[in-house]
Amino acid sequence: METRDRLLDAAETVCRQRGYEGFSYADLSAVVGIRKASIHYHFATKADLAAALIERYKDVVLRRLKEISEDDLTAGQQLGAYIDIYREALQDGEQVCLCVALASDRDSLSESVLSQLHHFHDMSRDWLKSVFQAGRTDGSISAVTDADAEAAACLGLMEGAQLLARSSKDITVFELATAALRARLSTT
Amino acid sequence: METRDRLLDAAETVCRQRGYEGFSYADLSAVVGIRKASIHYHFATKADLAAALIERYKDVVLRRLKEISEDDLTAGQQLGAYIDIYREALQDGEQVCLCVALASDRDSLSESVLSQLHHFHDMSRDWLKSVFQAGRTDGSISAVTDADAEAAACLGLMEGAQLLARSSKDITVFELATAALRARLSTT
DNA sequence: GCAGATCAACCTACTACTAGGTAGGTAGGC
DNA sequence: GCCTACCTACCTAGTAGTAGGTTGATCTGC
Repeated sequence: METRDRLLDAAETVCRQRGYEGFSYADLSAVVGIRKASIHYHFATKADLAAALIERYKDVVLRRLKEISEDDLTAGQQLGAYIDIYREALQDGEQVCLCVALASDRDSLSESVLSQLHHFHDMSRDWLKSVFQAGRTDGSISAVTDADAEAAACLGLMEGAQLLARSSKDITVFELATAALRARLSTT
Repeated sequence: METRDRLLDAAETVCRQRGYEGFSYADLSAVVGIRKASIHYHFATKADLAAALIERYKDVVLRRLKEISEDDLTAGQQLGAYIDIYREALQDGEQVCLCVALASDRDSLSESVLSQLHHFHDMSRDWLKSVFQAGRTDGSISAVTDADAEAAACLGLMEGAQLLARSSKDITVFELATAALRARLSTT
């Protein structure tokens, strides 16, 4: 694999564990095996690295959502798959997804990264909104009133549940926090 | 006001804006008006400061919850008041509540602070659980099934909605994300 | 009533360390 | 000969924390 990608992988892992301010070029150097100064060859500044990180992340998630949309599932099943993404991102309860990690230390991010983060959130909410609308239509999600509000609540719940689960080092907290939402989905 | 309290106030403000790793003794020094080294007289280490910070925070919130419980409100009204606490903590959208700020950079916290944070979450969930149970009984909260799961979801939603609102610098995001929950409360 | 000791609450000046970033050089492939 | 991908050695700015001194209020014993 190319060094650039290995750097991004390492940065993503550490960032999701300790946040944007929580990792240094020295950390990446130790993981990837090139000297600290050499990282600047690939990413001139830490802000550049963050930008590349979130761009890649956005692409991956977007593709994943597209796949779910095209998989001929009910809206309820789609939302279930969406929750699974966040559940899997938690892994052993030591990591959160990149957007939670970045949102946490917002103030140390460059303006461009912040706007990308913002854009990612909008994108997620748009996708969720259409899923909730479809769920109301096909009846696979119960009790949907305002799809806009549902989408915001769902995204908020995913991020908050991840935060809770990691801080208590217990991934079942995530399951518990999302159980009520899951109960509204008909998986048939 | 005593210097110690002014230090705690300053630390809380900055911590809620920029996180635990995001503020330094130099920042506090500038706000409070004593030299950086003098802060160590009041709090030997930054970990000690964090411990004092969360202890005070826990006390304040606990008292607030107690007041709500004793105010002769329906469960629905109590939950509405609970949401208001998190809404108010957001202020101008630049701050999140202390527990979100601390949960964000978990790995840089001492073990004792972490366990206090954990304890705070348990406490909140217990309080919420009994409110949801009461709401099911008195009918002031609609569609309550598992009170345990509802409590976890509610706490997660509060934290996630704060994170979302701050990262998009738009407090109406919080309102939107909590609207569906609020719609389940009968305020009469 | 007052000298002397004690103490809280600060100070200046420092250490040891880490951060991101830079300057300039080098080995090897096209 | 030039470019890519790295290197060593360094810089500046910032971090938490320490050593030791100063000031002024309060307590103690005579």
